[in-house]
Amino acid sequence: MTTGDSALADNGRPKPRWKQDPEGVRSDILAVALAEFSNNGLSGARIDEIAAKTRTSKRMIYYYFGDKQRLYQKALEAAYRKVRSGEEELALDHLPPRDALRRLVEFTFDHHRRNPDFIRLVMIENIHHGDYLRHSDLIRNLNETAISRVDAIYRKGVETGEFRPGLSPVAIHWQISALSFFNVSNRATFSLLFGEELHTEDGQALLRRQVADSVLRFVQSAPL
Amino acid sequence: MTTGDSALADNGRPKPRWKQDPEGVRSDILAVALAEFSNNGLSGARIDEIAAKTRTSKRMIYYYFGDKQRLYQKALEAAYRKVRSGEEELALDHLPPRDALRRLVEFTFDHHRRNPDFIRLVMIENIHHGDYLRHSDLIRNLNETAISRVDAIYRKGVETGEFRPGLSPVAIHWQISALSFFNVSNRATFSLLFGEELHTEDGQALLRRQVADSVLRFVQSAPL
DNA sequence: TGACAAATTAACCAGACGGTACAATGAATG
DNA sequence: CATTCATTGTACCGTCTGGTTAATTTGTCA
Repeated sequence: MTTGDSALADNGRPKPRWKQDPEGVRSDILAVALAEFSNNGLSGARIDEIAAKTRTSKRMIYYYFGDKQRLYQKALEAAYRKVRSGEEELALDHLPPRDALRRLVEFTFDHHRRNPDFIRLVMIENIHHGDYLRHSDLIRNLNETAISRVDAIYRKGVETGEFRPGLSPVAIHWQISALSFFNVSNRATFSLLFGEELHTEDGQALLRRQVADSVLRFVQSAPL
Repeated sequence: MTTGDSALADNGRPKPRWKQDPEGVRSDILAVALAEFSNNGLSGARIDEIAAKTRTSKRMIYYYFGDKQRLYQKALEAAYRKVRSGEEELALDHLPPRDALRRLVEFTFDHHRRNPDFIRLVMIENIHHGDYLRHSDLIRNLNETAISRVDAIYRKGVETGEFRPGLSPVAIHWQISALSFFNVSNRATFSLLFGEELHTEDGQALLRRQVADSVLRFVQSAPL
């Protein structure tokens, strides 16, 4: 029906059947790829399926990304960038060390929960022994900030005597990451084996407090 | 060359070209499958590759296991059984609560480190949202012991006043698991982003102590 | 406006891979 | 030793899937 689907535009010239939009196409592909790889893994994801969920075609994927592995790598990088950008909001400098650390832990815990796709991609990348992250240049720079943020809080705490000296900032960060990450990554099997209780709303609130408490208790020099 | 490869045995009758060994074949397949799935994931693993690494043929895999998914499920179950069986050694009843808990944590930490294949299978199963563990009957029973072991120690500690009351044994177990699991599961990406220092021999010794300390500090009512 | 590069479409392909058909060989039973 | 069934070997198949070929359309700029 109708003029809208005609091959001729109003001016009588042949109507453009598609518009060029390289950046749009690229980011569209990347977003779909991220979701698909996150759901199915590198080998589990299907290029045809990614293409189908895109507004463009399979050919475009190869045009812009070369092959499946490079697409995966770009998706991984995009995921890291997206997540890191969401971490910048945090302003802790003005808080006393204990409050700052607690807020950092709680933020990390929440942030991981909010980004299950990212967590799953990192799991997948670990299954691949980090082979794709290793060959990614852009990523290496995003590490420093996380450590230095912990370091700043920790140093201040040691100065005020609230935190005990001799701990490693990297190890403290490791501890925070481990608990926040595991909460998302192993939800399925843990729930199956030990019940859903920790993954209800109440259970998650409990764990959030527990994780913060445990990190604080670990770092503090005095009790309470 | 020579008589050994002849089609006739010494007695002149046709030589058996193969011996029957159902259980051997089955467990052989299972062991290879476990390694392959652990390395490559469910979709990444190749039946032909598994068959090649077996002393038998692809045909046997289908004869005994039906299809790829069922093979994966059996491998997963086998992994759980193998790991759980290695946990039985532990005898903690005679120890005072703090020592018992520390030993339990250290044991769990070491045990996870010793079984990276198992960890990887669990990661993979979580990628699949636990779909295969969910439909496995034999597994459900293996959960109780882990919790009750923590529970026994914790109760005793609360009685003696060494541990503070009001904590959840499941949540304590969760905490121990999280730290021990993450140490293995995320080694690749963590090392890439934050350096190898925590995964040297010294680094692992440090983390082991840190994990035990942190759990103890979390549970204890009084400091130190 | 015309030529050239960038972007996009549509159809196609070769190999990989999960799975099967069928015959042959072993062991157990009577 | 004949029968029977579980086990194993060989060869094969259909489809899925990553990747490609080639032609067409759109934007740009001299």
